Amino acid sequence: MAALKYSRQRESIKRFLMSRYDHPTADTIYLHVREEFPNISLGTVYRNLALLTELGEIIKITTDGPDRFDGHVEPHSHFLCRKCHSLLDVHLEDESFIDQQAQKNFPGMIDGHSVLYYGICSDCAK
Amino acid sequence: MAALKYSRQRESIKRFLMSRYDHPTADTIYLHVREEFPNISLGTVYRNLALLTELGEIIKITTDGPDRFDGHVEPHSHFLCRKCHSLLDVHLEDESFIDQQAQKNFPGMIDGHSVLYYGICSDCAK
DNA sequence: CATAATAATGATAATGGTTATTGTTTCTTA
DNA sequence: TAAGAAACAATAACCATTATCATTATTATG
Repeated sequence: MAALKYSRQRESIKRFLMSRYDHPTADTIYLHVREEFPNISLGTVYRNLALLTELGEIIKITTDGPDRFDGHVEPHSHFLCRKCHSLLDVHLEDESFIDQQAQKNFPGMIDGHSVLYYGICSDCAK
Repeated sequence: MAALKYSRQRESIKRFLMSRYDHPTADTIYLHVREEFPNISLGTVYRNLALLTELGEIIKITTDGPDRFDGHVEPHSHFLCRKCHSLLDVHLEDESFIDQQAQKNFPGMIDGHSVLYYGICSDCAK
């Protein structure tokens, strides 16, 4: 049943995401990986992004507009600049604290969260 | 320039959202409002949802799948059940605390956030 | 090593949610 | 009550994403 096979394209996508901290879209990833694999198709990029997300090797960030991807899976949050729309990392001292606080007033079982902060990034604030 | 004009359709959309706590999609809203306005078009629903969101009278919640809408704008968070995909309200004791914590380690200016919790709702846990 | 089995690919069509366009209708105000 | 403008219904267009399918690459096996 669906034994995973190695693919150079997938490897390349993963490597690219690990090298980046700007949370590129599928299209940006496509344009980059195409330098190494000129014939790669956008469908292959999407397919592998979905697969890697399912495997927990990358994170998919859903916002307004196209999804963005993060090759760094340690728990952290994100910030979206209202001006330049860049998506930046935010590191909280204790990510699990958020879940604990919410759990106090919520009857279901909370096992995770995703936070998106909004504001003006330091570059745009200048 | 763009003086806002009253519309019964918009009124009805707003009224419906205020009466609900289940964060319906544009399509669900469309199906409901159609009972009152059988000729309303889906485009009108989208147009008014965008307008109301811009005015701050409702909140747009972007997740995987179609956007969902909330007629209650007091600060609160949301919970998405991994099983039944219902979207529920979560009320934190202090919503602004999250911003303050993040601001400690972030150089830009944070002026808001949206949190989406994940887990199993109390109904599905049974 | 050769070959069979099957997962992954590239090319492309299809989908689904959302936005834009256009001609008509409904509000507003003067 | 008539002119001007915003909102409408109908529908086409758009864009991100997913599905299809014939071919190629990777892995398992004899």
